[in-house]
Amino acid sequence: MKVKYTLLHKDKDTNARYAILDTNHGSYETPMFMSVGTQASVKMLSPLELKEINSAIILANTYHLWLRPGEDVIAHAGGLHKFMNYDGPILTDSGGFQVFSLANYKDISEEGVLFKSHLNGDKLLLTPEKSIEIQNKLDSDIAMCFDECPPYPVSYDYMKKSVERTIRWAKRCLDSHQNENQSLFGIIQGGEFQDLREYSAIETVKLPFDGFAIGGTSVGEEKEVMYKMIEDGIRYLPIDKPRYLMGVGDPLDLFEGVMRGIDMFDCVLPTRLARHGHAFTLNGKINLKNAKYKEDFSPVDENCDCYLCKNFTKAYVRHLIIASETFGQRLLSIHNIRFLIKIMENIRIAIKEDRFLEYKNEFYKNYGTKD
RNA sequence: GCGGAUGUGGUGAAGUGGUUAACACAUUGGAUUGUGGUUCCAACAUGCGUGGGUUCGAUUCCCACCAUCCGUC
Repeated sequence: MKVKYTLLHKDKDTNARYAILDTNHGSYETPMFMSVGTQASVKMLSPLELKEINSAIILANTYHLWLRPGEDVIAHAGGLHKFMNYDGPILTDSGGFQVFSLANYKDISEEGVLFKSHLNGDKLLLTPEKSIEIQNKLDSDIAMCFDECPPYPVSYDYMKKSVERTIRWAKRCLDSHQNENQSLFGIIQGGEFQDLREYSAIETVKLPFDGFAIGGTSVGEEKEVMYKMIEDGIRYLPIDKPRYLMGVGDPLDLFEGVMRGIDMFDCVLPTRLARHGHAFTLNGKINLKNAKYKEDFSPVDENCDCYLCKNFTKAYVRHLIIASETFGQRLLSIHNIRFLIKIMENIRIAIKEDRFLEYKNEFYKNYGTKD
Protein backbone atom coordinates (compact mmCIF):
# COMPACT_ATOMS: atom_id res chain seq x y z
CA MET A 1 0.00 0.00 0.00
CA LYS A 2 0.91 3.63 -0.32
CA VAL A 3 1.57 5.71 2.74
CA LYS A 4 -1.54 7.32 4.14
CA TYR A 5 -1.42 10.64 5.92
CA THR A 6 -4.17 11.46 8.38
CA LEU A 7 -4.12 14.94 9.83
CA LEU A 8 -5.33 14.85 13.42
CA HIS A 9 -4.60 18.28 14.76
CA LYS A 10 -3.29 21.62 13.64
CA ASP A 11 -1.59 23.96 16.07
CA LYS A 12 -3.65 27.03 16.86
CA ASP A 13 -0.77 29.52 16.56
CA THR A 14 1.36 28.14 13.78
CA ASN A 15 1.28 25.81 10.78
CA ALA A 16 2.55 22.92 12.89
CA ARG A 17 0.49 19.79 12.44
CA TYR A 18 0.09 16.48 14.16
CA ALA A 19 -0.81 13.42 12.12
CA ILE A 20 -0.56 9.68 11.72
CA LEU A 21 1.37 8.21 8.83
CA ASP A 22 0.40 4.66 7.93
CA THR A 23 3.07 2.66 6.13
CA ASN A 24 3.61 -0.94 5.13
CA HIS A 25 5.71 -1.30 8.22
CA GLY A 26 3.59 0.30 10.88
CA SER A 27 1.87 3.54 11.71
CA TYR A 28 3.81 6.49 13.06
CA GLU A 29 3.04 9.92 14.38
CA THR A 30 4.36 13.01 12.70
CA PRO A 31 6.20 15.34 12.85
CA MET A 32 9.05 12.86 12.97
CA PHE A 33 12.79 12.72 12.57
CA MET A 34 14.25 10.02 10.33
CA SER A 35 17.80 8.86 10.84
CA VAL A 36 20.07 8.26 7.90
CA GLY A 37 21.42 4.84 6.98
CA THR A 38 22.96 5.50 3.60
CA GLN A 39 24.49 2.09 3.03
CA ALA A 40 21.67 0.05 4.55
CA SER A 41 22.94 0.75 8.03
CA VAL A 42 22.50 3.67 10.37
CA LYS A 43 26.16 4.07 11.07
CA MET A 44 27.18 2.31 14.29
CA LEU A 45 23.64 1.29 15.27
CA SER A 46 21.82 -2.01 15.11
CA PRO A 47 18.12 -2.29 14.26
CA LEU A 48 17.56 -3.28 17.87
CA GLU A 49 19.15 -0.07 19.10
CA LEU A 50 17.05 1.93 16.65
CA LYS A 51 13.95 0.36 18.08
CA GLU A 52 15.06 1.19 21.62
CA ILE A 53 15.29 4.89 20.82
CA ASN A 54 11.85 4.84 19.18
CA SER A 55 13.16 5.36 15.67
CA ALA A 56 10.56 5.07 12.93
CA ILE A 57 11.47 5.62 9.28
CA ILE A 58 15.11 5.39 8.30
CA LEU A 59 16.78 6.42 5.06
CA ALA A 60 18.89 4.47 2.64
CA ASN A 61 20.54 5.75 -0.50
CA THR A 62 19.93 4.66 -4.07
CA TYR A 63 23.25 5.82 -5.46
CA HIS A 64 25.32 4.09 -2.81
CA LEU A 65 23.41 0.82 -2.83
CA TRP A 66 23.42 0.81 -6.62
CA LEU A 67 27.21 0.87 -6.60
CA ARG A 68 27.54 -1.51 -3.69
CA PRO A 69 26.30 -4.17 -3.26
CA GLY A 70 24.03 -3.57 -6.28
CA GLU A 71 20.24 -3.45 -6.29
CA ASP A 72 19.94 -7.00 -7.60
CA VAL A 73 21.77 -8.42 -4.62
CA ILE A 74 19.27 -6.71 -2.35
CA ALA A 75 16.34 -7.79 -4.51
CA HIS A 76 17.55 -11.38 -4.35
CA ALA A 77 17.80 -11.06 -0.58
CA GLY A 78 14.11 -10.26 -0.58
CA GLY A 79 14.31 -6.48 -0.47
CA LEU A 80 15.99 -3.95 1.74
CA HIS A 81 14.02 -4.77 4.88
CA LYS A 82 15.01 -8.40 4.82
CA PHE A 83 18.52 -7.67 3.67
CA MET A 84 19.24 -5.41 6.65
CA ASN A 85 16.76 -7.05 8.99
CA TYR A 86 14.89 -3.85 9.72
CA ASP A 87 11.14 -4.16 10.00
CA GLY A 88 10.38 -0.45 10.28
CA PRO A 89 9.66 1.78 7.30
CA ILE A 90 12.49 2.69 4.94
CA LEU A 91 12.71 5.69 2.65
CA THR A 92 15.23 5.66 -0.16
CA ASP A 93 16.80 8.84 -1.38
CA SER A 94 17.05 8.88 -5.14
CA GLY A 95 20.67 9.78 -5.65
CA GLY A 96 19.69 13.31 -6.53
CA PHE A 97 21.63 14.74 -3.65
CA GLN A 98 24.75 13.04 -4.91
CA VAL A 99 24.48 15.31 -7.92
CA PHE A 100 25.35 17.97 -5.40
CA SER A 101 27.65 16.18 -2.99
CA LEU A 102 29.75 14.49 -5.67
CA ALA A 103 29.92 17.69 -7.67
CA ASN A 104 33.47 17.06 -8.82
CA TYR A 105 32.52 14.20 -11.03
CA LYS A 106 29.24 15.01 -12.65
CA ASP A 107 27.87 15.86 -16.00
CA ILE A 108 24.22 16.78 -16.02
CA SER A 109 22.16 16.42 -19.17
CA GLU A 110 18.49 16.10 -20.00
CA GLU A 111 18.82 12.35 -19.93
CA GLY A 112 20.37 12.15 -16.48
CA VAL A 113 23.60 12.55 -14.57
CA LEU A 114 26.89 11.05 -15.54
CA PHE A 115 28.71 10.11 -12.38
CA LYS A 116 32.21 8.95 -11.84
CA SER A 117 31.99 6.26 -9.23
CA HIS A 118 33.71 7.26 -6.02
CA LEU A 119 34.63 3.61 -5.54
CA ASN A 120 36.48 2.77 -8.72
CA GLY A 121 36.12 5.69 -11.13
CA ASP A 122 33.66 3.94 -13.45
CA LYS A 123 31.51 6.27 -15.47
CA LEU A 124 27.88 5.66 -14.62
CA LEU A 125 24.70 7.24 -15.92
CA LEU A 126 21.94 7.70 -13.39
CA THR A 127 18.63 8.68 -14.94
CA PRO A 128 15.17 9.18 -13.44
CA GLU A 129 14.16 5.80 -14.87
CA LYS A 130 17.22 4.08 -13.50
CA SER A 131 16.85 5.61 -10.06
CA ILE A 132 13.23 4.49 -9.87
CA GLU A 133 14.06 1.04 -11.15
CA ILE A 134 16.68 0.65 -8.46
CA GLN A 135 14.34 1.92 -5.77
CA ASN A 136 11.60 -0.41 -6.99
CA LYS A 137 13.98 -3.29 -6.56
CA LEU A 138 15.19 -2.13 -3.18
CA ASP A 139 11.50 -2.21 -2.26
CA SER A 140 11.62 0.68 0.17
CA ASP A 141 8.36 2.01 1.56
CA ILE A 142 8.94 5.45 0.14
CA ALA A 143 10.93 6.28 -2.97
CA MET A 144 12.09 9.75 -3.86
CA CYS A 145 12.11 11.42 -7.25
CA PHE A 146 15.43 11.80 -8.96
CA ASP A 147 16.06 15.53 -8.85
CA GLU A 148 18.89 17.97 -9.14
CA CYS A 149 20.02 19.67 -5.97
CA PRO A 150 22.00 22.64 -7.25
CA PRO A 151 24.70 24.21 -5.11
CA TYR A 152 24.26 27.58 -3.39
CA PRO A 153 24.41 30.12 -4.73
CA VAL A 154 23.67 29.61 -8.39
CA SER A 155 22.42 32.06 -11.00
CA TYR A 156 18.72 32.59 -11.57
CA ASP A 157 19.00 31.30 -15.10
CA TYR A 158 20.71 28.13 -14.05
CA MET A 159 18.20 27.52 -11.31
CA LYS A 160 15.29 28.11 -13.67
CA LYS A 161 16.59 25.54 -16.14
CA SER A 162 17.36 23.15 -13.32
CA VAL A 163 13.87 23.44 -11.84
CA GLU A 164 12.22 22.90 -15.19
CA ARG A 165 14.35 19.86 -15.81
CA THR A 166 13.65 18.47 -12.36
CA ILE A 167 9.92 18.74 -13.11
CA ARG A 168 10.39 16.88 -16.38
CA TRP A 169 12.36 14.28 -14.48
CA ALA A 170 9.54 14.04 -11.93
CA LYS A 171 7.13 13.04 -14.69
CA ARG A 172 9.59 10.46 -15.96
CA CYS A 173 9.92 9.10 -12.43
CA LEU A 174 6.17 8.69 -12.17
CA ASP A 175 5.93 7.09 -15.60
CA SER A 176 8.54 4.50 -14.81
CA HIS A 177 7.44 3.74 -11.28
CA GLN A 178 6.25 0.12 -11.11
CA ASN A 179 6.18 -0.93 -7.48
CA GLU A 180 2.54 -0.74 -6.37
CA ASN A 181 3.59 -1.29 -2.83
CA GLN A 182 5.87 1.72 -2.78
CA SER A 183 5.04 5.39 -2.39
CA LEU A 184 6.71 8.06 -4.46
CA PHE A 185 7.44 11.59 -3.27
CA GLY A 186 8.00 14.60 -5.51
CA ILE A 187 10.62 17.22 -4.66
CA ILE A 188 10.32 20.99 -4.75
CA GLN A 189 13.42 22.90 -5.80
CA GLY A 190 14.07 26.50 -6.82
CA GLY A 191 16.85 27.64 -4.55
CA GLU A 192 16.26 30.97 -2.87
CA PHE A 193 14.23 32.39 -5.74
CA GLN A 194 10.66 32.82 -4.63
CA ASP A 195 9.02 32.59 -8.04
CA LEU A 196 10.99 29.46 -8.90
CA ARG A 197 10.05 27.84 -5.61
CA GLU A 198 6.44 28.67 -6.32
CA TYR A 199 6.64 27.43 -9.87
CA SER A 200 8.31 24.23 -8.75
CA ALA A 201 5.71 23.64 -6.05
CA ILE A 202 2.72 24.39 -8.27
CA GLU A 203 3.92 22.16 -11.10
CA THR A 204 5.00 19.31 -8.85
CA VAL A 205 1.76 19.30 -6.92
CA LYS A 206 -0.14 18.75 -10.16
CA LEU A 207 1.45 15.33 -10.35
CA PRO A 208 0.04 12.31 -8.49
CA PHE A 209 2.67 11.95 -5.80
CA ASP A 210 2.05 10.38 -2.41
CA GLY A 211 3.96 13.07 -0.58
CA PHE A 212 6.11 16.11 -1.23
CA ALA A 213 9.58 17.08 -0.20
CA ILE A 214 11.35 20.39 -0.06
CA GLY A 215 14.86 19.96 -1.35
CA GLY A 216 17.80 22.18 -2.10
CA THR A 217 18.04 23.45 1.46
CA SER A 218 20.92 23.22 3.89
CA VAL A 219 23.46 23.53 1.11
CA GLY A 220 25.31 26.45 2.67
CA GLU A 221 22.68 29.18 2.71
CA GLU A 222 21.92 31.32 5.76
CA LYS A 223 19.24 30.10 8.11
CA GLU A 224 16.81 32.89 7.28
CA VAL A 225 17.19 32.07 3.60
CA MET A 226 16.37 28.46 4.28
CA TYR A 227 13.28 29.31 6.29
CA LYS A 228 12.10 31.48 3.43
CA MET A 229 12.69 28.64 0.97
CA ILE A 230 10.40 26.46 3.05
CA GLU A 231 7.69 29.09 3.21
CA ASP A 232 7.81 29.85 -0.49
CA GLY A 233 7.17 26.24 -1.41
CA ILE A 234 5.08 24.81 1.35
CA ARG A 235 2.04 27.02 0.94
CA TYR A 236 1.21 25.26 -2.32
CA LEU A 237 1.37 21.75 -0.88
CA PRO A 238 -1.86 19.84 -0.22
CA ILE A 239 -2.83 19.41 3.41
CA ASP A 240 -3.61 15.72 3.05
CA LYS A 241 -0.14 14.59 2.02
CA PRO A 242 3.06 14.36 4.06
CA ARG A 243 5.70 17.07 3.70
CA TYR A 244 9.33 16.23 4.04
CA LEU A 245 12.15 18.73 4.51
CA MET A 246 15.21 17.02 3.12
CA GLY A 247 18.53 17.03 4.89
CA VAL A 248 17.57 19.21 7.81
CA GLY A 249 18.16 18.17 11.36
CA ASP A 250 19.78 20.87 13.42
CA PRO A 251 17.60 20.93 16.56
CA LEU A 252 16.52 24.52 16.05
CA ASP A 253 15.74 23.88 12.39
CA LEU A 254 13.37 21.12 13.41
CA PHE A 255 11.30 23.64 15.31
CA GLU A 256 11.47 26.13 12.46
CA GLY A 257 10.38 23.47 10.01
CA VAL A 258 7.54 22.11 12.11
CA MET A 259 6.32 25.62 12.70
CA ARG A 260 6.02 26.08 8.95
CA GLY A 261 4.17 22.81 8.42
CA ILE A 262 6.84 20.17 7.87
CA ASP A 263 6.08 16.58 8.90
CA MET A 264 9.29 14.70 8.21
CA PHE A 265 12.97 15.48 8.54
CA ASP A 266 16.17 13.58 7.98
CA CYS A 267 19.74 14.49 8.67
CA VAL A 268 23.20 13.02 8.97
CA LEU A 269 24.05 15.56 11.64
CA PRO A 270 23.34 13.49 14.77
CA THR A 271 25.43 10.56 13.62
CA ARG A 272 28.19 12.60 12.04
CA LEU A 273 28.53 14.83 15.08
CA ALA A 274 28.58 11.72 17.24
CA ARG A 275 31.49 10.25 15.32
CA HIS A 276 33.35 13.50 15.87
CA GLY A 277 32.69 13.61 19.59
CA HIS A 278 29.83 16.12 19.80
CA ALA A 279 26.60 15.70 21.71
CA PHE A 280 23.31 17.52 21.64
CA THR A 281 22.08 18.57 25.07
CA LEU A 282 19.17 20.67 26.21
CA ASN A 283 21.72 23.39 26.95
CA GLY A 284 23.22 23.34 23.49
CA LYS A 285 25.67 21.27 21.55
CA ILE A 286 28.82 20.28 23.43
CA ASN A 287 32.19 19.03 22.27
CA LEU A 288 33.17 16.15 24.50
CA LYS A 289 36.76 16.40 23.37
CA ASN A 290 37.08 19.64 25.31
CA ALA A 291 39.52 19.36 28.20
CA LYS A 292 36.94 20.59 30.68
CA TYR A 293 35.16 17.22 30.53
CA LYS A 294 38.25 15.24 31.49
CA GLU A 295 36.97 14.64 35.00
CA ASP A 296 33.32 15.43 34.50
CA PHE A 297 31.55 12.40 35.86
CA SER A 298 28.05 13.67 35.18
CA PRO A 299 25.78 12.35 32.39
CA VAL A 300 26.03 13.94 28.94
CA ASP A 301 22.47 15.19 29.34
CA GLU A 302 20.83 14.55 32.67
CA ASN A 303 17.38 14.94 31.15
CA CYS A 304 17.94 12.29 28.50
CA ASP A 305 16.60 8.76 28.77
CA CYS A 306 19.05 7.08 26.39
CA TYR A 307 21.44 4.24 27.12
CA LEU A 308 24.42 6.60 27.21
CA CYS A 309 22.94 9.14 29.56
CA LYS A 310 21.49 6.59 31.93
CA ASN A 311 24.69 4.58 32.31
CA PHE A 312 27.86 6.53 31.48
CA THR A 313 29.65 9.78 32.22
CA LYS A 314 31.02 12.57 30.09
CA ALA A 315 34.54 11.74 31.21
CA TYR A 316 34.15 8.15 30.04
CA VAL A 317 32.76 9.03 26.60
CA ARG A 318 35.45 11.66 26.23
CA HIS A 319 38.06 9.05 26.92
CA LEU A 320 36.55 6.65 24.40
CA ILE A 321 36.36 9.32 21.71
CA ILE A 322 39.92 10.48 22.28
CA ALA A 323 41.14 6.90 22.29
CA SER A 324 39.26 6.32 19.02
CA GLU A 325 37.19 3.57 20.57
CA THR A 326 34.16 3.02 18.38
CA PHE A 327 32.03 2.31 21.42
CA GLY A 328 32.19 6.02 22.18
CA GLN A 329 30.93 6.85 18.70
CA ARG A 330 28.14 4.34 19.11
CA LEU A 331 27.06 5.74 22.44
CA LEU A 332 27.00 9.28 21.08
CA SER A 333 25.15 8.18 17.95
CA ILE A 334 22.49 6.56 20.10
CA HIS A 335 22.25 9.67 22.20
CA ASN A 336 22.15 12.22 19.39
CA ILE A 337 19.46 10.40 17.45
CA ARG A 338 17.47 9.80 20.59
CA PHE A 339 17.79 13.49 21.39
CA LEU A 340 16.18 14.51 18.10
CA ILE A 341 13.52 11.82 18.31
CA LYS A 342 12.69 12.95 21.82
CA ILE A 343 12.36 16.54 20.63
CA MET A 344 9.86 15.37 18.05
CA GLU A 345 7.95 13.40 20.67
CA ASN A 346 7.70 16.52 22.78
CA ILE A 347 6.75 18.61 19.77
CA ARG A 348 3.89 16.25 18.95
CA ILE A 349 2.58 16.44 22.49
CA ALA A 350 2.86 20.21 22.42
CA ILE A 351 0.98 20.47 19.13
CA LYS A 352 -1.80 18.27 20.43
CA GLU A 353 -2.09 20.51 23.45
CA ASP A 354 -1.91 23.69 21.37
CA ARG A 355 1.22 24.93 23.06
CA PHE A 356 3.81 24.42 20.38
CA LEU A 357 5.16 27.97 20.62
CA GLU A 358 5.43 27.67 24.35
CA TYR A 359 7.55 24.54 24.03
CA LYS A 360 9.61 26.08 21.25
CA ASN A 361 10.37 29.14 23.35
CA GLU A 362 11.30 27.01 26.32
CA PHE A 363 13.61 24.90 24.21
CA TYR A 364 15.28 27.92 22.60
CA LYS A 365 15.81 29.53 25.96
CA ASN A 366 17.79 26.57 27.25
CA TYR A 367 19.49 25.55 24.04
CA GLY A 368 20.74 28.98 23.10
CA THR A 369 20.51 30.33 19.61
CA LYS A 370 24.15 30.20 18.64
CA ASP A 371 23.94 26.72 17.21
C1' G B 1 90.23 7.14 33.23
C1' C B 2 90.43 6.68 27.85
C1' G B 3 88.06 6.40 22.79
C1' G B 4 83.63 7.39 19.84
C1' A B 5 78.64 9.43 18.91
C1' U B 6 74.73 12.68 19.98
C1' G B 7 72.41 17.01 22.25
C1' U B 8 66.40 21.37 18.08
C1' G B 9 58.91 22.50 21.30
C1' G B 10 55.31 17.25 25.31
C1' U B 11 57.34 13.19 21.77
C1' G B 12 59.79 11.65 17.12
C1' A B 13 62.40 14.30 13.98
C1' A B 14 64.01 17.95 9.34
C1' G B 15 67.10 22.08 8.54
C1' U B 16 70.32 26.42 7.25
C1' G B 17 76.08 31.48 8.11
C1' G B 18 71.05 35.94 7.07
C1' U B 19 63.35 37.84 6.52
C1' U B 20 58.06 34.45 10.24
C1' A B 21 63.07 26.94 12.63
C1' A B 22 59.92 22.02 7.96
C1' C B 23 56.92 17.85 8.94
C1' A B 24 54.39 14.11 11.96
C1' C B 25 52.18 12.71 16.50
C1' A B 26 50.36 14.62 21.03
C1' U B 27 47.89 18.86 23.09
C1' U B 28 44.13 23.02 22.74
C1' G B 29 40.06 25.13 20.15
C1' G B 30 36.64 25.35 15.92
C1' A B 31 33.75 23.24 11.78
C1' U B 32 30.07 19.58 10.12
C1' U B 33 22.34 19.85 7.76
C1' G B 34 18.68 14.10 1.33
C1' U B 35 26.90 10.81 4.94
C1' G B 36 32.87 9.37 -0.10
C1' G B 37 32.60 6.19 8.41
C1' U B 38 39.28 7.74 11.96
C1' U B 39 37.16 14.02 8.19
C1' C B 40 38.41 19.31 7.52
C1' C B 41 40.41 24.05 9.59
C1' A B 42 43.24 26.75 13.15
C1' A B 43 46.63 27.56 17.42
C1' C B 44 51.03 25.73 19.56
C1' A B 45 59.76 26.48 20.01
C1' U B 46 61.18 35.12 20.77
C1' G B 47 64.24 29.91 20.47
C1' C B 48 67.85 24.95 18.47
C1' G B 49 72.25 21.53 26.00
C1' U B 50 75.28 25.73 29.01
C1' G B 51 79.00 29.58 28.77
C1' G B 52 82.38 32.01 25.77
C1' G B 53 84.63 33.19 20.86
C1' U B 54 84.76 34.23 15.27
C1' U B 55 81.39 37.24 12.17
C1' C B 56 77.83 42.89 9.92
C1' G B 57 74.94 38.49 11.47
C1' A B 58 75.09 31.90 14.41
C1' U B 59 70.66 27.06 15.94
C1' U B 60 74.30 26.39 11.89
C1' C B 61 81.76 27.64 12.40
C1' C B 62 85.56 27.33 16.77
C1' C B 63 86.71 26.41 22.21
C1' A B 64 85.42 24.88 27.08
C1' C B 65 82.01 22.74 30.18
C1' C B 66 77.64 19.75 31.18
C1' A B 67 74.36 15.65 29.90
C1' U B 68 73.05 11.07 27.50
C1' C B 69 74.37 6.62 24.80
C1' C B 70 78.06 2.98 22.97
C1' G B 71 82.84 0.78 23.46
C1' U B 72 87.03 -0.09 26.61
C1' C B 73 90.03 -0.61 31.33
